[in-house]
Amino acid sequence: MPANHFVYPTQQAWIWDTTMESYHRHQSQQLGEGMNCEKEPMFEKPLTPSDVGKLNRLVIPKQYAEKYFPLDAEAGEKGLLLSFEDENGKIWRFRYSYWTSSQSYVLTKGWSRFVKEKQLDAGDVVIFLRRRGNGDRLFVGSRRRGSGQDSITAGSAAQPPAMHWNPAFCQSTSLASSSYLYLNSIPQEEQSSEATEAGTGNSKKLRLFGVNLECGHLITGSQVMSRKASGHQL
Amino acid sequence: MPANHFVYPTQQAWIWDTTMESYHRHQSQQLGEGMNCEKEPMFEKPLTPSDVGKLNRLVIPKQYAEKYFPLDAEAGEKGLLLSFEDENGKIWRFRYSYWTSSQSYVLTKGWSRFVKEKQLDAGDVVIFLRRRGNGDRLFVGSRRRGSGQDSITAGSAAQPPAMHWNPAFCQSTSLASSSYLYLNSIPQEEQSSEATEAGTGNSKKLRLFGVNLECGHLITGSQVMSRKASGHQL
DNA sequence: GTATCGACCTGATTA
DNA sequence: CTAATCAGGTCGATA
Repeated sequence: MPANHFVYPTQQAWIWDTTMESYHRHQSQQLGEGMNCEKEPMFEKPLTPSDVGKLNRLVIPKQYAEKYFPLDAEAGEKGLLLSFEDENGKIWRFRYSYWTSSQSYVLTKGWSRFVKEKQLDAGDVVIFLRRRGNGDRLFVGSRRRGSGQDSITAGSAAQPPAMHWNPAFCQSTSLASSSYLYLNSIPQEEQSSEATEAGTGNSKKLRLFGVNLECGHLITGSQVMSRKASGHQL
Repeated sequence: MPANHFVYPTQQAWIWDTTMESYHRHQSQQLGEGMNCEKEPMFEKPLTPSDVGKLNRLVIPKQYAEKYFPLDAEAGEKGLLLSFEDENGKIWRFRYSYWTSSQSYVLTKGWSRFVKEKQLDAGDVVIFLRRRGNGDRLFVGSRRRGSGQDSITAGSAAQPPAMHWNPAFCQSTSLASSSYLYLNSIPQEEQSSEATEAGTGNSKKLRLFGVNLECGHLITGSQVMSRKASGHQL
């Protein structure tokens, strides 16, 4: 990977390339390490046509999924609701789950809205970051293909709303007062009202970002019922 | 339909045309009715391009589906796993279900592998048979288009692995000791192992080939729950 | 009717 | 070679 050296415009509205490399460099240079702004890049993914298409899902490469968003076996059934902040402090809630049939981790619900609002296209790159601290927070951003170290430099111009990171985002702790990491169980909207005691003792433990969490009732009783020993282990 | 008279080669390796007519004739002539070899043809279908294409499914004409593979309303949601033996005793498991959107009965999972292995093309004919007895068994075969009573005589030759039935298949009771009819619920591969008591009362009844069967846990509780009144009735 | 979502599936590619 | 991955699909339910 070639280091990509950007000259940042000396304006208030900074435009970042959001490569992990430049991110780190920028963070160190402009803000220092001690400013309560340690968003750690977790991973990036160049979006495939399917990721931005009608399938309304983002496949998260397994290596990253299992490293950063581990689902324990129990939570795996219905997934989790993960909340991410974007560069404006807006919260994006994505359902995150594992598809056993394809052995893949996906963001489903909410993802298509993100693609639409950010006007993401195939080849653009999403980046996921976290800030460790009292209650971890998750962040999501994107950059246009061709920006940063991408291979394709894309002759097409004029794609306004792609992701721009600016330093203010890095201090959004105050900005987004209600934007703390939300890590919830999937709301049980489509689940049985009889679910109440079918899955007794069904509250789940999840370790995410080094934090142990309780997730209530992620699995319906009957789904729990019929799992085979062949289920994947995380 | 013109009766198609075949002269069988007087060799050990019989080549059958698998038309129902010749099947019956052959069975009676060569083996008699009492040889524990009463495979009854149920139906045939000339394969459409879609049946052998990327859709990975076989549409079963409704009249045959409802006659031979009735799905009760409950089983309709997830379908069934039907197992068929081919002429070699190999078991082919196909998911069988009803698609409300197209109002059609289909074999889905497993079908594409069958098409591939048998190298079936559009115009080739699949034939489904059953043997009644202690535990019904299902059989599947195929023949090339142009063989038997087919309309298209197909100028193209040289398609080796198409289906050939030979009399040995008819006595495969011993041959395929492990090849009894498997009539299972869809394996719940992706589901939980803690299955034990959560989904009580979830076993399903299915009448198939005049045999009433219990199919455990075809439907998860939440699926049952969300079934709409619009489900098809059989 | 349309869009989204959840679950399931498969083939091509690759480790 | 086999096994794992994942891009690109399906249907059906829901909103």
